[in-house]
Amino acid sequence: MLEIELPKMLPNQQDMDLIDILWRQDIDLGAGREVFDYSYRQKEVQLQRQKELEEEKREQIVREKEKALLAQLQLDEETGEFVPRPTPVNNTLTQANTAPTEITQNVAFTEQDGEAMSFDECMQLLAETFPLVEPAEAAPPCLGPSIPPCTDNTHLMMPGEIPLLTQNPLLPGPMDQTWMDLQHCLNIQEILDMSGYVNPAQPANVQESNYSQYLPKLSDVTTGTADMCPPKFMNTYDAAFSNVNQINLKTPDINESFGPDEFCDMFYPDLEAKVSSASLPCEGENTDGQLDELPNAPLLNPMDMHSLSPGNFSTEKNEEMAEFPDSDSGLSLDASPKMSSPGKSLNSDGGVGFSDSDMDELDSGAGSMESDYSDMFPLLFQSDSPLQSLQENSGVTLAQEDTVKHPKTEQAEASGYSKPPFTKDKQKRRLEARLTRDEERARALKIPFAVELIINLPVDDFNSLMGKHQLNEAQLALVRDIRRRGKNKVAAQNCRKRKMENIMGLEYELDSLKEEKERLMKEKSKNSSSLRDMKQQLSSLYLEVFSMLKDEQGKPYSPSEYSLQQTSDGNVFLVPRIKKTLVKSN
DNA sequence: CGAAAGTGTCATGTT
DNA sequence: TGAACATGACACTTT
Repeated sequence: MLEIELPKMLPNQQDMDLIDILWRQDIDLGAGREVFDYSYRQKEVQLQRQKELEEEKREQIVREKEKALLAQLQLDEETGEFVPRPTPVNNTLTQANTAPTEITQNVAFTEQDGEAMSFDECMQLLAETFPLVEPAEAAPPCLGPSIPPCTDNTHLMMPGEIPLLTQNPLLPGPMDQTWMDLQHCLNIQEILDMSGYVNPAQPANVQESNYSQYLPKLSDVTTGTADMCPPKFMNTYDAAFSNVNQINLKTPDINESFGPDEFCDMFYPDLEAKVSSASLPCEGENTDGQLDELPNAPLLNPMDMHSLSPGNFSTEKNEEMAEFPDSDSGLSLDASPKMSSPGKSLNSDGGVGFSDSDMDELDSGAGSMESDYSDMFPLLFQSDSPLQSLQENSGVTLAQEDTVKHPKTEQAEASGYSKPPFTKDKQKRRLEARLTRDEERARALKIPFAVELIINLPVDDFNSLMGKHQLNEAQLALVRDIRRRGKNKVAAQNCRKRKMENIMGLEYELDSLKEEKERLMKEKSKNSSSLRDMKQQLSSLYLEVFSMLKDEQGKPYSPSEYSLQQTSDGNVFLVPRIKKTLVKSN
């Protein structure tokens, strides 16, 4: 909509200033400028604005970074070392569990190394070298870059590999500034190497980057891409692994001691067990080709990253839940045919050889296990037993053929049938108890069709289906009964539903009428009161006017002898009452 | 244990 | 005329 309306606007300087203000407010949220900028405007203007913005933010960001680092590092008064605070704000999956310990160890290692600059030196250098960076603490937690490495079985996500990526001097500029700064704080040489690749004027462009490119493919690492990971991901990544980088610089062969699986276990202690079915990139035979698919992989979706924590895989469960949606009533019309109910077979249909009591015996003979089985595989329970159903597969195949012929209805029902009813347990048990009587009857008479097929097939298809099979009279009668009962059951459900709807509609109408009545009564009372007042006023006015009338002698007229009457044309006459009565009597 | 509600089924009428 | 549908009535089950 914005895109439709904006072209009508003539963006003047004022509009652009407003957009800039809005953008500044949202830039820390990771919103790209493009979000607010319809036509991308002139790039010169954009760059100018960005530079101005950078200048404005420079000092503040440096302060924020200092705060972030101070929050991460705490001076140990006993040892004089900067030690990390216990578990920073990072709440993402892998980083929350693994990275903090890594950071802890590595920071301590770095500080002990003696080669590191002091913290003040680092901060000063940081402020001088990198004019614009995003606040570290403003970075939303994200582990996007930390997961994709798992996809490459050869070298991705190996502990030594991440540093190989990040320590690379050719690391592209748009990579998160915090990461850069931390590296610079810890390694002067790296600062010198990397500073040439930092383009402070590009932070907005980072939005366009595909963070999947940040996957530590060695080729990509060495070549470097201009656009890597969105800042919000990179920030977290950097904060978590910046120190890992340092220790791995000193132990570059550490990656050889870790297999990809080990590394996955390290980063996803519970993940593999819980989402193994989701083809977690950690497991197995991932290739670089698969790496290209990662941007589309759900687990690598930035949205999912926030919820990807060990022990919290609600996303996975939600998908399962989505596959078994509950229906409003639990007895939808389409699903209802799955329920067969007890009933008397129509012996009148030619007196075929089974009755309700016969059916009851048959019912008792049928195993409940088979009923459950038939619940799960409605098209495969036509035989007396699952084994037999496998042997007598003619009916099955025919049912399947019909399923193919009517994929819209039958397959939908079959799929719905395989879904466990998502209603209350008691209702489910109740349904299960009633579910299979007709089905068991059909199975007892070796009806080679599924009950729902019998019920829901169009009549032509149903007749053709009957014609295809040589059914005896009992079977035919049962099939007709099943069909009749099934349809009538649905009809009864519809009828009751309609009845309830009618009752509810009538109740609503009754309430409306009551309200209307109340309103009309109030209005009537109001009108009566008003009429009374008007009559009172009229009477007063009448007497006033009448008292003003005088006869020839100047005497007032008697109200009992005269009255004032008004004609249709508005004239008022004094009419003698006697005369009037005389006229009336005449 | 009985009342109320829910459900399946039958008979019958209507479409 | 038969199939599908609608609905009252009944029986049974569940609450």
